[in-house]
Amino acid sequence: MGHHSCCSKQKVKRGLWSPEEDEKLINYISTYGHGCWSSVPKLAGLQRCGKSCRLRWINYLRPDLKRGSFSQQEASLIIELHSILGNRWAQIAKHLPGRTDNEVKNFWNSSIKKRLLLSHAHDRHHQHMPPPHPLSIFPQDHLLHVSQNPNFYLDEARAESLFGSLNLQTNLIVAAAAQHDQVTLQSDGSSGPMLSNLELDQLHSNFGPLGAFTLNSHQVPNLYASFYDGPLEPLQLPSVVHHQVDVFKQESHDRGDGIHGSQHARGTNIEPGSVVVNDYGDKSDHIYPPTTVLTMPKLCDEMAVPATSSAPQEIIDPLLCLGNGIIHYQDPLNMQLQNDYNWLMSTMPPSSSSSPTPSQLPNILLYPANPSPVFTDLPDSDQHQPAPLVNLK
DNA sequence: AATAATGTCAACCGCACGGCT
DNA sequence: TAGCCGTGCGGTTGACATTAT
Repeated sequence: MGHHSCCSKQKVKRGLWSPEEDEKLINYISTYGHGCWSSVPKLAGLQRCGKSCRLRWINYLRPDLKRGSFSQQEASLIIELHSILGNRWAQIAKHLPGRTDNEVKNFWNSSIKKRLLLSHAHDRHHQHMPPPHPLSIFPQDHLLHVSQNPNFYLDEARAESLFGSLNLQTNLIVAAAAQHDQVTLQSDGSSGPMLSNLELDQLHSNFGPLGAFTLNSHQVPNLYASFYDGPLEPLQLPSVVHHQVDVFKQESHDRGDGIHGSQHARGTNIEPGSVVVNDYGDKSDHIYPPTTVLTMPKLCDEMAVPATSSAPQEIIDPLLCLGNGIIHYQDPLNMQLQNDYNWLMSTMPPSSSSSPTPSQLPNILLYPANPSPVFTDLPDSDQHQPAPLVNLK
């Protein structure tokens, strides 16, 4: 097995670094910087190759490394980013200050991947039980948001056609649609369990191990959002909105009845330039202004702002878009949600001149997730045992 | 208590890429 | 243009730690 060219001509030490070697490397780089890595070992008095020095510095000795175990937010973000970027660990690590690609990669391989595999295996072998979610050890994660905002009623037949064998209970309202792996569940506010374990399992079977239970496995965080355009100026909705609107339109058309609540308005009024008003909290009389409820666009989606007479179509990086948008928190008590977002924002690159300006973007109203994730907060009863949390370590 | 199995993570390896000559 | 070199990246290894039997 040949060595790298930078160290092939010299006798180099291999294996773990000693404290003395670390000290030499730290002293040298602190004083002179690393410069050309291939010359570092000689100048620093180390019997190592430059590549080894570089690795040791970047992955271990660098002063800005965070150390310690990964936080909930970091784990969530890694999963999210991995769904977008795949095994591009260096890219993922750029969104995690103080973490290295190697660290992220190891964390994924030793921890997250196993949970995902376990989830799949559990699903295959325990048809009568809801599978453990790979993130179920993180009880604060907002994996399944159930809003008290009733927006979209589906009768059982319709649900059947949409969601396969899912047998919806009467107090379950499916609010959003089958856009890829998304399904948004909403409660009408009545008490009692909304989904039996069997139903959860059926949802899981239909939408995969992550899709159903995270609403959208690609979202960070998973939130209900409305686009609200205060001033009466054209609101340029991203393409993902139109997809969702199309689903609503189709729903209304297929039902042929009609309209439940504001669905008609939702299906017909949402066009570029229309005013979209959020209706959260107004569930006493079920009268809603024109509204839409949709999930945040996938981070992996390119948000295409439609062309106008004065500007060509523009593709926006959703990450940058989130960073530039004006975000209002509907639930100040939901600090976890807020912290997640604030943290996410802090990892965003600064706005570039090519990024959309805030005035081009919709305000985003974030709805609280309520109640807590199903896996941790299903009410106790004989028929609806909370899904067991799995100690995966 | 001894051993095996499993998990973690630092370090290595080979490859790709870009800059330079 | 080809070859060399330095750098960065992702996959893999292996030493050590921990847990299970």
